Amino acid sequence: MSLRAVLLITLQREPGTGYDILQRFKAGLAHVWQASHQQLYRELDRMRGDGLLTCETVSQDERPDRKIYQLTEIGLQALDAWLAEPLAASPVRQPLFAKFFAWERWPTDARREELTTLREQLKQRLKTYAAIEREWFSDPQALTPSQRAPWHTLRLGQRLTETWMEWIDEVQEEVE
Amino acid sequence: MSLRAVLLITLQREPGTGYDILQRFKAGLAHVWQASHQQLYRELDRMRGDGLLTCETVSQDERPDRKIYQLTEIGLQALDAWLAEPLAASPVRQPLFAKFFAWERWPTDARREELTTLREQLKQRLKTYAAIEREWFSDPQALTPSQRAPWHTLRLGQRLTETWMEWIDEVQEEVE
DNA sequence: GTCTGATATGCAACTATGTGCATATCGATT
DNA sequence: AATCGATATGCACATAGTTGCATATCAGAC
Repeated sequence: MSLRAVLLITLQREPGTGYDILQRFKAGLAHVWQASHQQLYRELDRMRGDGLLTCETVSQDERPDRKIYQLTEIGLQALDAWLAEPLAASPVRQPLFAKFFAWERWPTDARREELTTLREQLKQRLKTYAAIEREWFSDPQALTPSQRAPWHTLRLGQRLTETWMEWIDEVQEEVE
Repeated sequence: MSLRAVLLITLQREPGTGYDILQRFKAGLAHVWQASHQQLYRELDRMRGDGLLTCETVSQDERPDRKIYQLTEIGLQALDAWLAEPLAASPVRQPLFAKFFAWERWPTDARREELTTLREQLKQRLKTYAAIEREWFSDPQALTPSQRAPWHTLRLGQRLTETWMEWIDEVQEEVE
């Protein structure tokens, strides 16, 4: 259900194609949601079938057609209903933690490799977040409340990522 | 796949029934993994079918039978293979963040309710984690390396939860 | 000239997880 | 006497997400 809600929100802010939304998932929404193109196109088509979206096909010379989606009145109502309803608590699932419970069977090389790789991924994630900050929130004090709200989410994304990285450093230092 | 791995790890540490594992998910593994009893029993049966586990049925007077699972040699090999293989990067999915991108359509009451409820859930989670700490890790300095490894995961679970709570406080204070 | 990556969309099969319902007993509460 | 929570297990159906494959063009690198 949450993918639907994310699509309603981003299309309400600005109509666009599946491909456009994929770009948003890689850029401005990188700290919010990610989905494969297969899942995305399928979901957009279903939402159109359910009357939440309308679709306008735009032909391009020498390129595939673009299918631009936007919200219908029903889509807007569905969005408002989702906003009014509290989210279900998300279950904790940390597969990496499980490996720490099998410490003696976890080869040292594999462990070092795993933690180092994860740390690099987190560092890359922070770079992506920094790019979002530069592009959208370069002057936080100047933002309106509704612009400042997404900025807060980016800040939390950064802090959670930093918390992970600091922890990896501590663990690595202790066991090396 | 990760549920399987978690089951291999916990059953390798100590054989037990599906119900036992459910209790572990609520207690000592609360910061690692959660699953419904339906999913759990089904997965245990499949793992037995795949030769990863053996099952010994123990009859009890006036109670349902207990089916005690433990790892086979194949199960142990599967665990070692999983430990050696790095985890795939997990996609970012934060449905709550999405609501912040629809700030103006998100009713104030619903927002306050949602953040307050989430904060209470996180506080409850910290209590659960504190109980784990008391039960298993009351003296971190006295732990062996393989006991200390799970302790590290609990510390990260705590810090991530605290980071979330601090953020909620900041957001609530700014918008109230 | 061929390969790679960007643009643009999708189907089909599979796996993982969630939801609703079902069964049976015990002890404690109302 | 009836209901509730703990003990103990499961089936069936539905939804969410992953993986493999497919199509078509253009620009730029090698």
